[in-house]
Order: sequence, then structure tokens, then C-alpha cells
Amino acid sequence: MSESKPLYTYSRPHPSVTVDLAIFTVDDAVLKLLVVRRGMEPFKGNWALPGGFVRIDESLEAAAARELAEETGLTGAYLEQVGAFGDPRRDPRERVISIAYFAIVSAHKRELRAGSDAAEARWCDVANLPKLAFDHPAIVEAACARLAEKARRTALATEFLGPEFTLTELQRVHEALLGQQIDKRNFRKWVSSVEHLRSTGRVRRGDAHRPALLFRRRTTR
Amino acid sequence: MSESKPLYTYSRPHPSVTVDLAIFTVDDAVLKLLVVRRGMEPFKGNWALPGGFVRIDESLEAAAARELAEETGLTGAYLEQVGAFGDPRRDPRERVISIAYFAIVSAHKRELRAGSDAAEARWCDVANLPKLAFDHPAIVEAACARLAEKARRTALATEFLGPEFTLTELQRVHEALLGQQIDKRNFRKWVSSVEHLRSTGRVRRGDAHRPALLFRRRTTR
DNA sequence: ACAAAAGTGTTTATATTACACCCATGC
DNA sequence: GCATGGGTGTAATATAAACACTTTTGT
Repeated sequence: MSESKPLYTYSRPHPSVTVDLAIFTVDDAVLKLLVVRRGMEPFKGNWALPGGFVRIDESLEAAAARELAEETGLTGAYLEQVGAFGDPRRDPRERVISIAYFAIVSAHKRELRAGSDAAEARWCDVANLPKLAFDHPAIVEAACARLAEKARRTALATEFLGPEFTLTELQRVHEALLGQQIDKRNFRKWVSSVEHLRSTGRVRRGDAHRPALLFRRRTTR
Repeated sequence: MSESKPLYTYSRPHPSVTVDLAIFTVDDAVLKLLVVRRGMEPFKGNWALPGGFVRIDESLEAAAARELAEETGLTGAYLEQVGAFGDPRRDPRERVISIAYFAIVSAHKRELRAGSDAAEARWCDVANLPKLAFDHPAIVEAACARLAEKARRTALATEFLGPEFTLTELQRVHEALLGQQIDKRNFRKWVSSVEHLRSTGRVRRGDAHRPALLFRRRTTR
């Protein structure tokens, strides 16, 4: 072995550990997922979730945040762990254990930049994804389930929106996450009991209809 | 380098990956957790969750099942992933990422055997645990939360019991998991709507009171 | 006969669902 | 003045919570 790279030696084989990200956004009332075209083997040229190796001195959450930043240029987005995926054959090269996270990117920050790892990145309708590499379909399924389940009980859906938003905008996000229409009055009742929003008193004007009250997350207070 | 052990070399540092287990049982209407006294550094002599390295060719779930078997002699117990814990400093020696699982051991199989890794093992009341090593308190907290939350919506609590059980026994398990008393009639109503149990027609006799009908999980059918 | 746990319904409160009209604005 | 989405309430149903007595057995 005469490589210039440093070598790290262990008395037992070690798996690689990666983070994989299911990065969601809601665009025009449709739930979308960021997929990248792989620039390297394995699965070169295939669509996959963005992800990468966890560095030896960074936390899992930090690795996920770093990958998110590399892929989208975004910092401060909502991130939550989905779980660990560790089937021994999930990567054909070597043993790779992946910790999956989901991220939420709000519509108004969603400018795509070409990532450093990826030849190409695209927002895809979650209901109509291309074939994904590795076990990424299972990761996406788990991430979607967590997302929808948590949105049902918390104000998580506000993460898809900017700092100020109308109740109808929030309702569209919920409809995208749940995959079904919601009654407007019932939704507003639910909001006032479950979510902790506060009205800004301000109003969104300029559309050809009655202006809508703008709200904020109360946690931003 | 003249060791007898094989050496594994990588061009970048790799973390170790372990599984840690929160093994629960309900004993006399109290939720208990299996803790082991560590026989090795770090934290030698301290209480900790049982766990160990994930082998290079086994799945995470298989590693958890193997550790459970090594620690308790049990196979076929309920196992569910809680999540990955990967703070870079959670183990003082080296980078170790741990995938936490919880396991449920039914009362009638709960004979403790000295594990191979552990000098000593004990069932501890979850409400009164000793100081645990590493980030194991956080793992236990997450595991307890998942356990209670899932028991609320599924028949999971039956995993704490033998193949046949009375409704009162099941109620005691729920009370232990939720940490509060439940009304008997409401519990039975909930059981008949949420859980899928079937009566065996048989009855548990021998106690100084009216015999109780015995039930089974319907999934065992 | 008595102690001890098994078993069983009804009432009330709360949460969820279904459903239709007027309002304020831009054009 | 008309098209567009914003905003609002009530009745029906389903779910959850409170609550007490009779039954069957072992001793």
C-alpha cells in the first residue's frame, strides 16, 4: 500500500456512516422532494436522495445540516431524524449505515443551486417520484409518514411557509401533506385549538379579492 | 505492526456503530428496565444499557436481537428502533454512533441470566433508575416516550404478557406504561375498539375471586 | 358469610365532521 | 358589477371521561 492518503486502521471492520436527506417543500399546493442525479458510482446517473458521509467529529444533526447547506445553500431549516437504515446490502460497495433526516424548505427560500456532490438536482412531486437508488424509496416513505403524522398534531406545517402567511396558505400545505382536501371552517377551528399562531394584524393585499390576515408562528416571538 | 489480529484500513476515519437496548418488562404493575454493570472501561462498574458493536454483515435489527439474546437468553421478543444517537463526545474513547432499540420482555420469560458482556444485570424501576453511563438517560427517555405513545394506539402492551392473559393484567400493563390509573370500564371499551384480541373461552381459576376470561392477541391466530 | 377481583351501561363532556352564505377587494 | 378568494356558525356524530353496583369464586 503506497497511497498518499492517510490510512485509518481498526482491529475490526467498521461500517461507513452517512446521512441521507428527504428535503421537502410545498410548491403550488404540491408536496415536493429534492432528488439529485448521482455523479458517482454506484448508481451513477440515477436519482437519489442527497446525502454524504458523517465526519468523524460532527454530530449526526450537524452532518445533516451541512449536507442540506451543500445541496440547497440553506441554513436554519427544520430538520428531524427519521431513523437509521442499516441493511448490510443497502449499498453494493461496502457496509454503509445511513441515518435519515427530513428537512423542510420554505417556499420563499427555495432557490435551487447545483450541489457540489450532485450533477443535477430537481424538485419532484412526491406522488410521482422517479426510481430512486439504494433503499431511498423506503426512507422517503418513512419520512413522508413522519411528516404527515407530525403535521396532524403540531404547527410543523408552518415551516413550509415564510415568516408571515395566511391561513389559506397554511391550509394548502396541510392538504398537500395529507393528500386530501380540508374544509376551510374546520381547518380554522383546528388551527385555533392546536397551532399556536398569532395574527399580525397586517393583511396581504394586491390580489383581486378580499385581503387575508397574516399570521406568524408564536414560537418566533 | 505485528499484531495477530487482522487490521482493517480506510482512507478516512470511520466511526464505530453499536446498538444499545432499552429492554423493558412489567413486573407487578411496575415498568422496569434492564441495566447492566459495565465490566470494561469506559464507565467500568457503572450501570448502563446493554449493547454492543454491530457486526459488519448483520443488519441493525439483527444486531439488536443478538444483543438481546446475549443479555437475556431471549429470542423472538418485540424489538423496535428508537433512533440514532451520534453526539461526537457520547463515548470518551472514540466516535461511536449508537442505534437505540427498545425491546419488550414478557413477564413469564423474564429469567435473568448473567450476560456475556456484563458483570451483573438488574431490572430497575424506570421511575427510579440509577445513574446511567454515556447518553443512556436520553436513550431511555426517548424509548419510554415511544413505548407509551405506541401503547396508546396499538395492542403493543400485550407484548408484555404471555400468550394468554386477562383484561385486568393488560390494564395493569397500560397503567404502568402511562403512569396513571385507568377506569376499568373505559379500558375495556377501548380494548374492544382498538386492540384486536379474542377471548379463548378459557378462564383463569385458582384465585380467591371470580375467574377471569383469558384473551389472546388476534395476530397470533 | 366474607373478601377479592370480574364483569357490565349510562350519562356527560369534548372533539370531529358536514355543510352554505356574506364580505372585501381588484379589475 | 363581477369574479375571486376571505371569512364566519351551527347541527350531527363520534369519541372520551366520569361514575357504582352485581357476580363469581376461594377460603
